[in-house]
Amino acid sequence: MSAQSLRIGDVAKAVGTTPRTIRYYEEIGLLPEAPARPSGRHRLYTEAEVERLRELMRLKDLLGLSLEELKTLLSAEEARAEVRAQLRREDVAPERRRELLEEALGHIDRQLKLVRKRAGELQKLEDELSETRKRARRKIREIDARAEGAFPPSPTLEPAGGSQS
Amino acid sequence: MSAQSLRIGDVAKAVGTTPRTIRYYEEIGLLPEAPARPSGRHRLYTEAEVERLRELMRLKDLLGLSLEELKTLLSAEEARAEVRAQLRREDVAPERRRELLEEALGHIDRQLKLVRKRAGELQKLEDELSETRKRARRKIREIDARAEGAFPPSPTLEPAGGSQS
DNA sequence: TGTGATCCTTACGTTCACGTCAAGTTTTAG
DNA sequence: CTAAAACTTGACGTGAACGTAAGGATCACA
Repeated sequence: MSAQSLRIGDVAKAVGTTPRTIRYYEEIGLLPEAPARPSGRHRLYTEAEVERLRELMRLKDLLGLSLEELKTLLSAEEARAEVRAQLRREDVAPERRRELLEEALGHIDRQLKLVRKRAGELQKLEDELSETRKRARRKIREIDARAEGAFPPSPTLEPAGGSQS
Repeated sequence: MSAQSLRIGDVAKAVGTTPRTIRYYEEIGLLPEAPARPSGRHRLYTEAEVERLRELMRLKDLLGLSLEELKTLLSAEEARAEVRAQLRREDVAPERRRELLEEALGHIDRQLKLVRKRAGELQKLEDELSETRKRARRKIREIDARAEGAFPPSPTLEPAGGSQS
């Protein structure tokens, strides 16, 4: 019972969104509705659910997925949650444990594939930009060289390879 | 005069979008309206403009920018186009050339910064997923080991590090 | 036991990024 | 020269992802 019973406002603040958004995600089936909540009562969340929501929004943002795509990608992930729950119990037959783990592995692999594809595309973009940058810098140096001190080389802009704050 | 006079439909097909989208981008000022087009006449594009549009959509997609953000990011880039045009002419004073190049460098750096930030976030996500994956695989192996041939180890799913088609 | 803060549901409103339709014009192919 | 294909502007429509407001219930705390 580390951090039980967070309310929707707390959760929203924690992940940087609004209660409305969280309700909406529940509404479209992206988040599970806590099953034991008599309509009208407040929603209560655990820290684990906050984590899940964070992860979800991260995937959405970084992979540029629509909520529908996200739902598809994670529909399996519900199972993963159940997997984790079952795995925490010790009384599961190792055969079954193995099955669950393999399934989880499948889901992770699906996500990894998407992430790597994106990362690759971004890498390519970065390479091309770097290349363009190099060419620009080379041309500047050429001009400076040709102008042999006619005007001061005015200390070049800070290189782009600097610290990424 | 390599590939002059592409029509909006050709351009759309070339970059994988629709004429409407291109007109819309022009409408909101993301694409420049060809200045010498008497209203009513067909829009004509060059291969360079196709390239620019491709790049634009790529940035939008990979960086997850809104069209408004994209516009801000590229507002400067219009200048870059002019830079390239001017640089193609030889009769520009080297002093001016230098200025233009430095400006271009600034724009490139701004984009690079964004790209690198994103790439970093994606990298982190990938690392975490890989780590989770490792843990899952380790657990599976543990089970298999403990079960000393009770049931066949059923050849594990293909590793995620495979070819990225 | 109140009471202010937060939450509930319902429902309509909004913004972005286009889609779609209409009526007319321009280009291109024959 | 003509017909079909593609384009033009203008305007309204649409789906996704929420925002916002109303009227009322619930919760944490004194």
